Amino acid sequence: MTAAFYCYNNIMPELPEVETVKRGLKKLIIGRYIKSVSSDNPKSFPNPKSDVNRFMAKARVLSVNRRAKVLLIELSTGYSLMVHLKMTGQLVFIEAALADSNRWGAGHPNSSFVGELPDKSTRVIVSFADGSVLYFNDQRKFGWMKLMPTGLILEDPFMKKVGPEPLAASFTNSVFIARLRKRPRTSIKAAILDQSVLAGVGNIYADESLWGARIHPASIVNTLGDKQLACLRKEVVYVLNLSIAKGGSTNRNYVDAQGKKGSYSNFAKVYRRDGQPCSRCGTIITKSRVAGRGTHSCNYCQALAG
DNA sequence: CACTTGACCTGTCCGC
DNA sequence: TGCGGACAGGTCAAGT
Repeated sequence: MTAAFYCYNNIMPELPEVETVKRGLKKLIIGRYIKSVSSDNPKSFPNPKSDVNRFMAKARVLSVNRRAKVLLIELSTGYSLMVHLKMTGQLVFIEAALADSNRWGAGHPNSSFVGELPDKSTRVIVSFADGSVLYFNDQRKFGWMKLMPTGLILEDPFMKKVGPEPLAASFTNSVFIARLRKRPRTSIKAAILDQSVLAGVGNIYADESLWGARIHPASIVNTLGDKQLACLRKEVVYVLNLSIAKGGSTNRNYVDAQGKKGSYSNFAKVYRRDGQPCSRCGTIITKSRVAGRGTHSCNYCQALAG
């Protein structure tokens, strides 16, 4: 056992961050037996205690998967734990050896968490039979986890409507373009943030991929040609893969507990770079509001279409 | 239907 | 120093 614990502290979990959490959890919790679960916030974990007792306590973890930004932790009881981190959700896994002295964080290469758990943001505590613990921390309480029969996951309203996985081979130009063409009069940024158009893109990678494709975020979809949209598809795939390769924008390299500086800032081209020169043309990057979100763009090389 | 806006939360930051 | 307001952003309900 090399790592005693891992903290996946996502500032803004989008597809690459959730994928990173999934890969980490796969190594850490598959095969472990759950002993007990505690939660004091019904919004964070709405299932009644009877569900927990029947379908989670004493269950073994079979697999960890991801669909869109949702984590799917399959249990041996025929139920799965669905987890959505929303904006501030974190999953912190602590090995048994450290679960006694619950102070950790400083100095560990995989850690961005410095402090003690549980803390005031702890919403759910999953204790394993071997003494290890998984904490679900979520400052803003937007995130949730819930137990659901594994066979009924696809009946979940969100799972029913969510669009294709952008990193799947089946996510072709024609699939992407056909879905965008159903949203002709909205901005391209609103369209790619829409989870029913495609899964997993959030505010960061929307801005980044639009910069890559030289498309202004406020461009109306029906003013964009197929060639531009095909280019955007390529850029979406590129930035998502790049981010996954870097471990997401999880703050592996944080030095301060507030953690404003994740490794993502090293490769972002526009996100939170307002006031800085565009790396392509030198024009100062600006911040505006598109689709109700803070939006970063270079208004020279991302010309507004239409 | 297509599309937009506000609500859900808490913590931080900025201007006065 | 305190205080109000803007902001952060994923998703959904309610609105045009």
